[in-house]
Amino acid sequence: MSSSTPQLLAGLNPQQLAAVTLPPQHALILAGAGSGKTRVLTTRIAWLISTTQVSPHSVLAVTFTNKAAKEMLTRLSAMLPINTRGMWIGTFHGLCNRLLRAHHKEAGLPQLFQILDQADQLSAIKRLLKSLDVDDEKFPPRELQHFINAQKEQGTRAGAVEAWDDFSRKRVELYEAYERQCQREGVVDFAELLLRSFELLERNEILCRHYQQRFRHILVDEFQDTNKLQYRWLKLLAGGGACLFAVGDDDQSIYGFRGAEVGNMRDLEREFKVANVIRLEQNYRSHGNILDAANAIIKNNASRLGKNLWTDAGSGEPIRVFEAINDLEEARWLVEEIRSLTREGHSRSEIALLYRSNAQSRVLEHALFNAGLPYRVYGGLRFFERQEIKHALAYLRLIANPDDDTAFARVVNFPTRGIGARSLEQLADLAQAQGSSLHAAIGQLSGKAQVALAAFAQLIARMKEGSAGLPLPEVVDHVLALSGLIEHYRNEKEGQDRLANLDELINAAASFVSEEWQRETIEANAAEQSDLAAFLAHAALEAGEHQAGDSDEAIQLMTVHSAKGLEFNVVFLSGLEEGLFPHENSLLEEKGLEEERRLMYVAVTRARQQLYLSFAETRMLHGQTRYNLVSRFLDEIPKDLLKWLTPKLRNAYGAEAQTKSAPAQTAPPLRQAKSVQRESPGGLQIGQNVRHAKFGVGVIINAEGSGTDARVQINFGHAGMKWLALSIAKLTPA
DNA sequence: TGGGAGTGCTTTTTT
DNA sequence: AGCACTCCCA
Repeated sequence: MSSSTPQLLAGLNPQQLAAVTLPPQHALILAGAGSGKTRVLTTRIAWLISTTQVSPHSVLAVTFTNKAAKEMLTRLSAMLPINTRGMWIGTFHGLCNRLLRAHHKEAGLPQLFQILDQADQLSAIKRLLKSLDVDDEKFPPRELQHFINAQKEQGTRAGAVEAWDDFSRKRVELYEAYERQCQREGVVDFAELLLRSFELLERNEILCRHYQQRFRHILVDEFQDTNKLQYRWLKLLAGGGACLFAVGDDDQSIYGFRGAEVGNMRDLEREFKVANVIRLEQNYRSHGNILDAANAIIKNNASRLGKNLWTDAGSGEPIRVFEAINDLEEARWLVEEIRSLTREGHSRSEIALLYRSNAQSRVLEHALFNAGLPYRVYGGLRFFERQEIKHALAYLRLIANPDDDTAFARVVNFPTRGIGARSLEQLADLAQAQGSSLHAAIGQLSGKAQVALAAFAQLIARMKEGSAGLPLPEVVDHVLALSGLIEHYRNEKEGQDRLANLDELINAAASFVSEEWQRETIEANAAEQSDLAAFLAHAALEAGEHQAGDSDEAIQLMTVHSAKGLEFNVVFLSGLEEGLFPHENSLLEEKGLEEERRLMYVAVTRARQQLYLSFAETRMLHGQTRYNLVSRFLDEIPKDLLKWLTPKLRNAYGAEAQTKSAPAQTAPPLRQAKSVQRESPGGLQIGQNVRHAKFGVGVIINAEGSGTDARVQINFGHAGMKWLALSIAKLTPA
């Protein structure tokens, strides 16, 4: 045992210590929110290397996000005086990319294969449908994309999909055609990175054995987020006797909608014969009240592995609850509350404003902006997803591989160079007929189209020649200049930001080259490929920050999903309303409500010291006023943990009848939907709470007809949305 | 080619 | 409401 070991293990609690120092065997660590999960994972690696003669070379650590991978690497190099170079630490996609680059021949890929991000994939699918003359009403590109990805994530190739009717047969045909198109163009989508490297190992016994023997320890972060294919990938790699060390929290599985299988945790336990699951239940993050609330909420889920967080911190402040008349009032209140918090000395960046869906951010932003409070929104367009950056990257991709039709189609006429839709159609037909790329078909064109397109081909050739031997940033610079993008945006009215971003791309290339140490580990084998190819892969695999360079002292706005893994001193959770959170769409799905509840659990456990919950009776959504009941999740929190800032339960969920308190402020007049009476027949009002013998309490949200035809639509929360005829249903004001 | 009008969709999202 | 997308005309 090395002398640094005691230091390494200092301060770990007994469960953490047990996890870190587990003898070589498969392990499942059930790590609750704020229980020191990342610390355990990194310390485990450090401990393995420093005490058991495990070489860094034989460690494989997988995460889901680049951020997590970097974090792990940073902590590790602080703990160990070793070179992290030879280690395989990265995201599933990053590592698969690395694997495929190293063995591109065996995987049947060109050395410089390009990676399609979500948007690229969609446009490739659109192009495919067009070339095959498929009605995109019958096969919406987005649905097809989802179908293809879902199949790949199950590890299912087109040939293996079962199809019984014409529609599904056609869909499978398109999946197959898509695979062929990608193969011809030398491009690979995200799911393909996984599937292709899985197949590579599965089919190539020598290679498989090589990696199985190399990696003696495989560690997985956020295991509850793995999908079927990732599980099989891990199982294959661990098949040679490696130890699988998986860390996860079933209660924080919130990505079921994109293929994550919480069931993988149980499967792991069973298939890998995990002797005893270690639970990390001591929470170092939140005060007691917050934790109690989180535990109370998650207890309502039936399918759990079971876990109860505790803390030895005090119970802290109560959870404050605010009921607003509408979303505007909610936002106004938030601003005021944030103001007084900052006056008390809270740092703005330690205050987070969370919401279920992005559409909710607008009102909040508006209020913050008007109040002059700096804020930062996560989500939305990332750096490498911006139009101008994607254009620039497309040129770079064409240098690396002129057969990349996605890139070709993107910039062949941007900036415009007189290549119209007609010419491109001709070209596409030719390419389709001879099964070649667009670029390769240019030679066979004739007439006017030929001239313009040949000039474009020449431009690409010139870019390639001109950048030969140059360092990467200069390559980017050179290509930008020749492409005409700079000029184009200079002439555009609103082009200033875009120009700045293009400049930033050169900087990004420069820092990419200089950050070699990370690249070696996280991205790919830099020695085996050009800087350009590595940079392009980097751009696809890591879309970059959402916003560059904003002030750090800003309120943090984000969806609950993107808050996972983060923590803040103060958390505001807004829009706690039935239909919004839990989201109405989730109620249609089996297990949907449980996932929503886990989402709620994640939201609550982000807070260290203070948690605020708010909801509004009325909210503008999609241009219409909606009347909502308070979220059932609020009801699941023990009353004694809550402190109401407004008269309690004006708008009760399944409520005991309340004295209807006069609105604190004058409510804006209820906006009426087109052709719907404000005053519904029978003296009931839209927005009014009513009670029904069977469905309980609900809010009238719509009305139509008159006399015996009169009907009202009521949101009953639990019991759902109902249209009831007034002549039949007995409704009493609640 | 580019802009203006008309249409339709709208949960969550990393890679 | 707001945004992305398509279509059609100057």
